Amino acid sequence: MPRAYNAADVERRIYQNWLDKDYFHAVPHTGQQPYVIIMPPPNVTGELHLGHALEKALEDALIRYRRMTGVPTLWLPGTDHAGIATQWVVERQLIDEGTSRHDIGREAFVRRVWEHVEKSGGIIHEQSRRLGISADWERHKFTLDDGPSNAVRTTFVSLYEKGLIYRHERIINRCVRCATALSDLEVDYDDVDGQLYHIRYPLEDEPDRCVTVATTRPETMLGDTGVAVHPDDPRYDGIRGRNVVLPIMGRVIPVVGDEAIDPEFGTGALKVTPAHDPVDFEVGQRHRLDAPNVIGEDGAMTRVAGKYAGVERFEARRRVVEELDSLGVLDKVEAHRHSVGHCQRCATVVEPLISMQWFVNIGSHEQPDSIAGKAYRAVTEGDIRIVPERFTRVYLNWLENIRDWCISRQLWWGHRIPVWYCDSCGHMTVAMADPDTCEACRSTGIRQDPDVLDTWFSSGLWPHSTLGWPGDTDDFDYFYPTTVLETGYDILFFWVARMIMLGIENTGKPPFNTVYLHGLIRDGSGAKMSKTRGNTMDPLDLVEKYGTDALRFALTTGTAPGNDLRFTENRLEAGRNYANKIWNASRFVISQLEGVQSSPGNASATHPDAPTAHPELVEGWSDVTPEHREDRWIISRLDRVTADVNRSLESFELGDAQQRLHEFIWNDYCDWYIEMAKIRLRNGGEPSPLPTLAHVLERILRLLHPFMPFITEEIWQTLKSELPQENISSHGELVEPPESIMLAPYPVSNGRIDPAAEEEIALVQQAVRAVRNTRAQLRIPAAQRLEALVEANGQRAAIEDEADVIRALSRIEPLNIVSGDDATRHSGESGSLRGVTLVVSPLVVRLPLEGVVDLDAEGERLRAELADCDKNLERVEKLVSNPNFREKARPDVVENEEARLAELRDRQQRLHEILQQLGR
RNA sequence: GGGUGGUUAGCUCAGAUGGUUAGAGCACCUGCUUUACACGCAGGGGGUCGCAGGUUCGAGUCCUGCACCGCCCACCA
Repeated sequence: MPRAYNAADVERRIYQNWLDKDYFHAVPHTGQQPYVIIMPPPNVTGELHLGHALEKALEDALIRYRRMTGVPTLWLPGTDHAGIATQWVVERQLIDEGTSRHDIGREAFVRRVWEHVEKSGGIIHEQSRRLGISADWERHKFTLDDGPSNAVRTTFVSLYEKGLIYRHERIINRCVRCATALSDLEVDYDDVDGQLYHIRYPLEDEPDRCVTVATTRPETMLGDTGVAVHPDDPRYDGIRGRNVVLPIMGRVIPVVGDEAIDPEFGTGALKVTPAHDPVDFEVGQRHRLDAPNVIGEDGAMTRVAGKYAGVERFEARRRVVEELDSLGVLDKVEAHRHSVGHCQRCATVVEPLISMQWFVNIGSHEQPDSIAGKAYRAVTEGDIRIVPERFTRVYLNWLENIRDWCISRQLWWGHRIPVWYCDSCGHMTVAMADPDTCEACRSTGIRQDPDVLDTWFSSGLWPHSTLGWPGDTDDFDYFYPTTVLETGYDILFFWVARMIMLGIENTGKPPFNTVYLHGLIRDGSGAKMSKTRGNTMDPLDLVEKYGTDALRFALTTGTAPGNDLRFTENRLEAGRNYANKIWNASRFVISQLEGVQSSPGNASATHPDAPTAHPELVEGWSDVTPEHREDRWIISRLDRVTADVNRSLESFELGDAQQRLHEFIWNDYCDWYIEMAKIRLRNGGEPSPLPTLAHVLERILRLLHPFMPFITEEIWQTLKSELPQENISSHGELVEPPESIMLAPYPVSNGRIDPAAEEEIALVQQAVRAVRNTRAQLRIPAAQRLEALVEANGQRAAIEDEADVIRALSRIEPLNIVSGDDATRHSGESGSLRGVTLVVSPLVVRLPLEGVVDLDAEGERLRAELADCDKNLERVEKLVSNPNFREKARPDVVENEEARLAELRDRQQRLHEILQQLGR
């Protein structure tokens, strides 16, 4: 093994090998429930960012874990055509070239987008591969592929035929920059500082009296068709039902009473512009007011706006205000902060206006057969579980207030709406296959609807459209419904909810069992990462610098599901250091194995059918039956961590699993077990620690593989070459070890918990720590050997067995062991040693440090320790003697406390005795 | 306005079903060319778990209220 681990080179080589061996490809077969994740399809022109890296790290870990447990897994990657986003990228290119999409026309434009997609569309998945993800690339799907496109059209036609898709004139949000309608979700509301303009509208029959309205958008007054006040507002008694004259326009409009009006706001009078405000639209409908569009789809005033026709909307605002002022009807202008909708894609202020659009009838969650109702029940009835659970409420609340979904977009890039209008009879032909004639009058004069569908309409079908639906395919049969949908909580409504709605509508089944939501990546100060802020980090740079495994560790360790993550470079350093640690520990273990090359013939002692293996290593793959206390201890610890990690993975607590594993590998295995093993190896102690050393390392690698796939594979392959080429399965027969760690079984706990070994080794560790601590505090150089006397006090066997370890790790020489208790004291053995006395109940360790510490100082230290002990003892005594506690606490808790009490009493007594001996 | 999350060591965060003396990484201090690793080893300091009540033998964990910070939703003209 090379001395240093070169992550980047190793990772590239290993990934290519995995691809060559075709390990990621899933084969449908019956018999076993598969584990399926459909990857959230990134935008085709998008670039890989840390959010993707997090998402893929989590999904890959889930998939690799299941694959190793022997479950058939499918992780299906894909790409989204991303209507507005992609169209805008290409439009910008055209602008740079001095032309526009309108100049070159629809056909040429779409061709141009395809060219762009073909050139740059694969980049994000090329980048993804660098992250080591084990997705089934052969099944990759693009939303505009024939299959998914067919699913889109099938869904549209079917929903239309069920009456769940309809075309209607409604007030919708329009982005004048993108030149398309937006759904409610695609509008971001931000508070902005604006003005509230108070305008006087004179009464028609009493021009000296006015109704003053307040508005933030005075230009819309050109389209006013009424004024509304609250029905009970006394200020407007006698005015309701009369008419006012709209300034500038001179139009006579009514004053109506409407419950929706808040008398507290402004003057209590609302100017009603039904075409340009959702509230006004509803008021207008209730009172049958006209709804003229005064602002056009291009953002300029329309002909209806009279002399302002053609003026851009914000310019119109300035000029209207000026004119109102000069007419003397501008009462006052106040500063006013209010929320304004912006286009999610380009941040342009959206314009609500009335237009003809296609909608999906979502219905209400209270109607059992509506789309909303079914999507609602899928979650309330537990068919779909959301992790973390708190997002369940968020999801349900959203459905409770849902409105119909505007799905038509005035774009050219996307799935064209499969509807044809007849020029002669006006009939709408909605069809799977492109028709030549009107289905009603057979006229050939038909035109297809120019609009395309909302991108989320096709992504909403993703779990079934990628598996071949509506075809009756093996993949669909076997892999649908999928298992886990993993994504960021920010697209819960956009995507997750839509998949649930459309999945159930199309297939009758919820598209997945579990929704696992991860949090957002933020920068070190908690700000959202974005290009405009300039606080982004390129995952590929990080991977080159620290390695993929380190990046994955940094993204997923110690985080809880659904929680945002403040990402800083020192997380990456920690990941890199961890990888380095594992590399070096493995290098040590493997170098030791190299010394005991397998020798033909002598393996039969351990297993009759293992002819080429070194007897001590035969068991390394599957199980060892440790005899030595240290081996029993590390195996016991291993089985505990194995159980914990499995449990955490089952419950999606990936951060927990990583933390637990990290702690075991670093502390138990590296800091203690390897150090203890070194001593046994050096001294030729029996039995050799090598089988256990190898066994635990091999299990560690497998346990860690889902999280850090590359370094574990690299080491595992080397380790494998040092271990026998046959593996004894738990059933006793020989099997070939798998080709790759990713095909090896995920470890399960063998239940080799050994409380005695754990206790005894813990005692040894405490004794070693106590001595080290003393050395550090008294500044005794590491090189200086110290003599010590240990009173074993009932632990003589363990202490004698571990004497070498204690000697080496605490640099004691010689180490004298006495039985302790009465025998010791009476024989005077201990009395000869004056210095520091350490109580590690039940052990007493005496260090002869006369001249280094004086008796006063030592007495002082011991009294402080005793005081601390007394304090704890008092608390525990109180607790244990409380009848309520004994009665109500769990038995194991009571047992623990009693053991603790006994230990504290032992310690207290020993401290007393030592102080007595000291004569203080 | 309605939801919802957070408030734990200097910083970033973990802390299933209430139960040892509250943990990790980083930072900090002191030693260390210990033959796997200085991307390391050993030792150490540092927290009234936001505030106030309550339930309980026992509360970081459960309940109520409050205070900040954040996020989501909503038709604040």
